[in-house]
Amino acid sequence: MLSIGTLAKRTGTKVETIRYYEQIGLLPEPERSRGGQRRYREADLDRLAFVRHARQLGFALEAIRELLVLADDPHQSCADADSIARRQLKQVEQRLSRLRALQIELQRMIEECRGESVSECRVLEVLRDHAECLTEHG
Amino acid sequence: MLSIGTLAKRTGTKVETIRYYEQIGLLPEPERSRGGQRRYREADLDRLAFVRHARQLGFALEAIRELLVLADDPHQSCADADSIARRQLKQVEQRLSRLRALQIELQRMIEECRGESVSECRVLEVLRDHAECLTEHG
DNA sequence: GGTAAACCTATATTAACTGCAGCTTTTTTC
DNA sequence: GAAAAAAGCTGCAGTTAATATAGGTTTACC
Repeated sequence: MLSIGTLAKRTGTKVETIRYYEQIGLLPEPERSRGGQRRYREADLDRLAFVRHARQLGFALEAIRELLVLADDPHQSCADADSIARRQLKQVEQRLSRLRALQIELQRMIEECRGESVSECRVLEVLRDHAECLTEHG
Repeated sequence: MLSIGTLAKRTGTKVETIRYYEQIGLLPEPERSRGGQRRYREADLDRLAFVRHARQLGFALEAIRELLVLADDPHQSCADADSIARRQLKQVEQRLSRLRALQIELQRMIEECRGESVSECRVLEVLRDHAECLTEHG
């Protein structure tokens, strides 16, 4: 059984954040020691790592909650799972294409810098395009 | 010249958020109409679109501020630009690999769902791995 | 078995927005 | 070209997702 501090260290999360996630119901209430301290198992570590990574990728807690529901019970409703998965996949693919563009531009800048001559920075142009946005928000 | 509402609509941003970005210095103070309303040009649209996309990708406003400094004046200091670009690129690449993993898992779920049988959901496992994290936060 | 590190709850603060109140400007429509 | 509706203004309060702090308890280790 892991203490909250160990869990925190192993996932790169603040102890306070773990308690916060429990409070809002993203993490289940763990067992407690006789003295009342939280005791976690490996599965909690997986769940927390998932939440942290998803957050780093820009998913809102509500979207993460949705994905966790999927993970908790994928049998429940195939139609639901499918629609959630499709929606999330669309988001993921959009993020991927933007990240790739940004990656290429940063690589170009580093390359040019090696030649002592960063002619110009096009990171703006790279993420400027919002053709897809138009379909997203009118 | 664009009104704040037009800018908002064209970038999928709330009007309040645009004013907030101006307040914290991410967007320059725009010109004003005789009556005192904000008037923007196309360049402001690019800048705002960049900020929004970067936010969606999970970059903190401070990281975005850094990228904007790079965009505003890449000549300024090649060493600075290089170190910022390298640091950001590392982040981007980490995000890319996690997003790819999530993409594959969501595709698999949708695929299985089509066969009316989501055997199990492995989104958790997909983002669980935190080998890189260990190097990030001890 | 004592003490330092880690944990507890509860509450306050921060970051990044979001919404509202009360008023002014701009646009539209007759 | 006037009036009414839509959009904008400032200033401030509220929300989300944490993060920090205060004051006290439990656990780990010599």
